[in-house]
Formats: sequence, C-alpha cells, structure tokens
Amino acid sequence: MNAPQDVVKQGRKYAQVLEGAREVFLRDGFEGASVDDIVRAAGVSKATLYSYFPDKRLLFMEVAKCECAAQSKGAIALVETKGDLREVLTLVATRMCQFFLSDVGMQVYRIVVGESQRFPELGREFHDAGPAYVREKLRNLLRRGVEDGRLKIDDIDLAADQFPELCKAGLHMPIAIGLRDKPSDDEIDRVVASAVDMFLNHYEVRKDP
Amino acid sequence: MNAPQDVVKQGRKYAQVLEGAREVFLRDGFEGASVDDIVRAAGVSKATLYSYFPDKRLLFMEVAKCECAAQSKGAIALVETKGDLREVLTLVATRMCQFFLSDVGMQVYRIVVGESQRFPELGREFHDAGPAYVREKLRNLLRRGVEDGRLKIDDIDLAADQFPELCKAGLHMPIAIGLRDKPSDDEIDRVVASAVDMFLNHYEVRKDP
DNA sequence: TTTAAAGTGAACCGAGCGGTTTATCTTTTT
DNA sequence: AAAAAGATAAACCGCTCGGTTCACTTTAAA
Repeated sequence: MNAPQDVVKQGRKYAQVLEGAREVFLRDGFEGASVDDIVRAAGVSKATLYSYFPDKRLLFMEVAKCECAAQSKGAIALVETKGDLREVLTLVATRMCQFFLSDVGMQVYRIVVGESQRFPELGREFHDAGPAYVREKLRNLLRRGVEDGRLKIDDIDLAADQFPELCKAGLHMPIAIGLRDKPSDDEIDRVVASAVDMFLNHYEVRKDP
Repeated sequence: MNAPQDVVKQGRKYAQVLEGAREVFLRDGFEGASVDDIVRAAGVSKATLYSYFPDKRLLFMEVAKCECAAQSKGAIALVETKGDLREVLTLVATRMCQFFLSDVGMQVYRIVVGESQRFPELGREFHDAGPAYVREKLRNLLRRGVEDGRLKIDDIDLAADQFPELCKAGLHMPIAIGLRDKPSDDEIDRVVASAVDMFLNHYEVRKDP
C-alpha cells in the first residue's frame, strides 16, 4: 500500500489543531479563547496552526461548521421511521432535545448567538446545518401526514416551526443564560409528551364520529 | 423649593454616562464596546466614567439591569385586563412578541446569552426582570382561568412556559442569529393567532355538549 | 467672592492580543 | 544518505484595551 491517505497528506497535525480549537472554543467562546490557549491545548506550535488557517476567524468557522454538521446527522434517520405518528413525533422530539439542550449543543448556540454580528456567515452556516435541516425533515413528515389524511394543517411551515419550539418550553432559555444545567431524560420526556399532546390535539383529524 | 433633587446630587453626569453606555453596548455588545467609545458617546471624560463605575463590567451590568426592568413594565397591565380569555391572551402575546423580537429586545438577549458565562449574575438579573416576570403574570392568568372552569390545565407551570414559546415560533431564532430582521406586525399577528388557537384548543374546556 | 466638589483632557501604563519571523529540528520521500 | 517538506520554540511586532494619574477648568453652593 503506497497510498495511505493521500489527500490529507499535507499536514500531519491538521486534526490535532482542529480538535484543540474545538475544545477551547467550546469552553471559552470566540473572544475568550486565545490562540495561545488553542495551541497549547492542541499540543502544536503557533506557526503550525497558522500554516493551516490564515486567521483565528477562519479556524473558528471551521470548528463551528464541523460541529453543526456532525450533530445534526443524528436526527436524520429517525424522521424516516414508519409507524404511529405520535410515536415518531415523540422519538424525533426527544432526539432533538437531547442534542440542542446538551452541553455542546447549547455552547454552540451561545457562541453563534453571541458572535453572529461579528460573523455574518456564521448564523447561516449554523442554521442550515442544524435547525433548518431538521425543520425540512419535519415538514416532510407533516406533509405526509396531511396527504394520508391523518393531519389537517393549513400552514405546514408554521407548524414545523411550532413543534420544536414547544419541545423546548421552559428549558432552552434558562440553560442558555446559565441558570440551570441540562435537563434529565425524565424532564425532556415530560415536556416532549406535553408538546406532542398539544400539537396532535390541534392538528390531528378527529377520529371519533 | 430649596431641595431640587437632593439625592442624585453627587454627579451631574451619571445619567449621561449610563445613556452613552446603553447606546454603545446595545450596538456593539460587551466585548465590542470599548470604554473610549462609551466615553465619546456619552460626551464625558474617562475619569468621570470611572468615578461612577469601578469597572466596565459593573457599568454593563447596570445598563443591562435597567434595560430589562424598563422593558418588562410594558407587559404588566395587559395581563390584568378583564374580558374574553382569547382576547387577553392575544393581546399579551402580541405585546410580548413586539418587545422581545424588537431590535433592542433581541440585542439584549444576544448579549445576555453571549456573556452569561463571563457574568454569572447577568443571566439571573435578565431572567428575573424579563421572562420570569411575564411568566408569573401569565401563570396567574391561567390559574384564574382554571378556577373559573374555563381552562383545564394539569401543569400550569409548563403551560406558562409553552405559551410564550409558541408565540415566537419560527421568528426568534432566525432573528437572534442575524438571518432576518424583526417581523412586521402582520407576521406577529399570524404567529400569535395560531399560538392562541393551539393553546386554547388544548387547554380550554369544551363547551359543545 | 471664596471654596470645595465635580469634570476635563491627555498622557501614560502594563498586559494581552493576533500574527510573523527565524533559526533549528524531525519526518518523510526519493 | 540526501533532500525536501513539515513542525517547533521563542522572540518579536504593532496594536488595542482597561484603567490610572495629574494638572487644570468649570460648576455651584455658602
């Protein structure tokens, strides 16, 4: 084997740099993280870092992008699940919450919100890789429900926005502003169950004659 | 009258400093705002600023606190309104949205979220003066509805969290991360109407026999 | 009019930042 | 073994920032 990994040949420490940056950025935010911190965490020299990334912003963007992409993969397959609508919704909602209320998920959110003015592209990257992605899947699910006659929804876009919002009721904001830790599974289950109840109660076609 | 304003005697420029700080902090965030910028905006010397506030953090805290307190006053009286529950909820929701989706409201939110790690007390101040305050009023409204027999709610706390969340469906996040501007009144009306619909549909006791 | 407090402006300080350079060492390729 | 590419450590640069100092002027009360 004369071609181990070919493409990624240039730069043995690339992944190391990225991992160190991830660690420090997620811990300290963009402004809070100094390049020297990152270098130290990555176990790499400053010159090496700057040979991969032209500046701190680009490095940060790369970390943020990877983080978003990596995390939203987890929620894909679930939406395709066949079965009882209520069960699917519950499953999707639970998974959604477990991610974006997690420590990493919330930290990404904090940074994106806090730095979106300094990085106009950052908001878009985050949104497309995360919320918009899930929303798209959710819309498909709802549209299928409407076509099947199980749901009656005037504005599917709005409904697809309402559902995730309901799922984080009372949890997202307090965590975002540091008032409490991430919720237990039980807490998530409680909020999700009520969200699904309310959502279906409003949009599900009544079966009783 | 030999006592014009007595208490606030010490320091003629206090309000000036605070106003300048408000302007710059809300425009540039905490890290983005330099003390020299603030001094310039306030039309005051640096020494004067530091004679009032021991450091930048304290000045920022004061601005944030004032901003929260000032804004949440607007939503109080509405909840006390008598009349059709649907109308009251619609009114309250509209007012809520108009504030925290406004430019100032969102900017405060961005800063609080972005800086809550650096300022542990900041999140608490913001929450108590803003969201928690409104939530408390909302809970009272709902409790009254339950006692009147108009509503059937198992978990009032949860319901009081769900309602505001529903009202900002699809609006809050995109604005927070800089993807779009504040919504028009029509947009707010649309989302609020649907939120009230869904909420009452779930929690209102059915009248038809 | 005197006097004390409040405010000014500008220079200054030390620290930390992002980023560059250089001279040297290690690894890989040939 | 030689050469080319990658990585290193540390010094260094320019700049900005938060915060201080000081000699001086303005304000307002007595």
